[in-house]
Amino acid sequence: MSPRPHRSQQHPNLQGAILEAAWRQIAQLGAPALSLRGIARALGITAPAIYHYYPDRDALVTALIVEAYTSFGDAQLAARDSVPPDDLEGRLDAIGWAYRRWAHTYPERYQLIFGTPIPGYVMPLEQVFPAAARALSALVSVVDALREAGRLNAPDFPPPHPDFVPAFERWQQFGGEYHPLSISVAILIWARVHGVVSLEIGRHIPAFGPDGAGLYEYEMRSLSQQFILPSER
Amino acid sequence: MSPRPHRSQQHPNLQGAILEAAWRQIAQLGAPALSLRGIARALGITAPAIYHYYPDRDALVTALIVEAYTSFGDAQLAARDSVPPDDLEGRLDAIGWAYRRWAHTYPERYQLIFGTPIPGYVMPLEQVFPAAARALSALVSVVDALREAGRLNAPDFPPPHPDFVPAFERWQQFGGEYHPLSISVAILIWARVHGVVSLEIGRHIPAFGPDGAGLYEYEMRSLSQQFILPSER
DNA sequence: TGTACATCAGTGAACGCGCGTTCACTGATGTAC
DNA sequence: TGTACATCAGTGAACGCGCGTTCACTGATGTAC
Repeated sequence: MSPRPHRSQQHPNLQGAILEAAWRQIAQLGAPALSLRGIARALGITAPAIYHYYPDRDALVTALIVEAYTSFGDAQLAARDSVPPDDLEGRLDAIGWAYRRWAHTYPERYQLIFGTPIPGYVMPLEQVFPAAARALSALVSVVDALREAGRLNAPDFPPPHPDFVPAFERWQQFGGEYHPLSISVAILIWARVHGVVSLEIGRHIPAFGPDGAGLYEYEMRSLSQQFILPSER
Repeated sequence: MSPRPHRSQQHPNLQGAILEAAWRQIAQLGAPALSLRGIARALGITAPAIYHYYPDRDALVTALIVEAYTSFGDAQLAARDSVPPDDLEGRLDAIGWAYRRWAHTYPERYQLIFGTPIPGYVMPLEQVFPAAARALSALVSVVDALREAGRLNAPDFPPPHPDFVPAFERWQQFGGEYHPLSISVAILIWARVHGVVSLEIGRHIPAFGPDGAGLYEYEMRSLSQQFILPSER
């Protein structure tokens, strides 16, 4: 009989392996079924070993949520920066498609952020908020650039409810100092894009077009036509 | 000591009381935390009593889902029929607002239908599908009436993916014999409306306008402007 | 109207299970001499 | 280079808990005579 390992040879980076196993468990059983014992089982370790890396289950969930928002933000910012700054339509398009691609690539991350909350888990806003605000800042920055260029077509856009003005200001602290109208319009664009993707991920709607993305393409085109004025030159 | 009741005096309609308690539990703790023992605790009965009404937990969940879709469908159809059949814009508007009102009135029902699935629960499609198709038929019927009147503005709308054509035909069996384009456009309208409501219910976005519904109002106006051609007379 | 009886809704004990978390421990590893 | 030792990542047993589900039961109710 070979002795059981105490410093694992199997997992040179156990901390990372725990997160990976957690994502796998969320993908297979859904976020609410996430369990420390299940993760330990998948890794061939015992459950208490996880306590060397996270003080309790909620801390692990928080780490997962922050990782999801960070990954989401990376994808959004990379998409924006893959298009030259003067091609604002191209940037909006790239961000929109990156949203869908990210959600379909990491449905488990999407689910953890936007799905039903895990029962009993209370999200520590101060830990999550910066990563979340950063993720949305890509879209807001492009909408704001359009607004500054006089190319944002959003007449009669409703102002935020008075109760939420402080939230807007707090958002600007982490997401960037953008005009409230830009934030508002970005939220509407986000809702559009989210509507289709959310129903796709939840398998509530069928695919459209030969590649399955026809409906999304239609929505992206609608967005450009509705909100972007043509460049003057 | 008074004897314990065997035919309950507390709950003349225990079957209904079980469903009510289940909804309350979902509202408070989230759908994934739904439990027979929790329901029994709330009603002051023992858990095995529930087995006189539902063979197991999954059957109860299915009953809840069907009830949610039925309630959703009732609201949609009532909204449509509250406006005269010749006022198609008015009907679309009524249906759209009913969607949001229903979701905000019954967030627990909305969550059960559109949120993360309950771990381990497998939905029996043949039981749920008719109620779900009926609920969407209100919107589809109005879109189809617009199409028949030559007032549906949806050029270049993507066709459903070939794999989903059978699903479209199956849908028509329960939801009504409508033109595929009407179903497709209705799905897009649904996605728009769902996008805002889903983020509202999940508390991901703030309220807009004095009554909190400004963003939704903007979306409803955008829908009319994009998809409805003016009446000829 | 009064009594015997069948019904069956709900009880209470018990089952096996998986969960998060605690605790004292162990033994491979890396370091100091 | 060789040996003694401290470190600390991971173990294994145990805790209390809530879960779905089963089972034999009980006793209030409604019915038949």
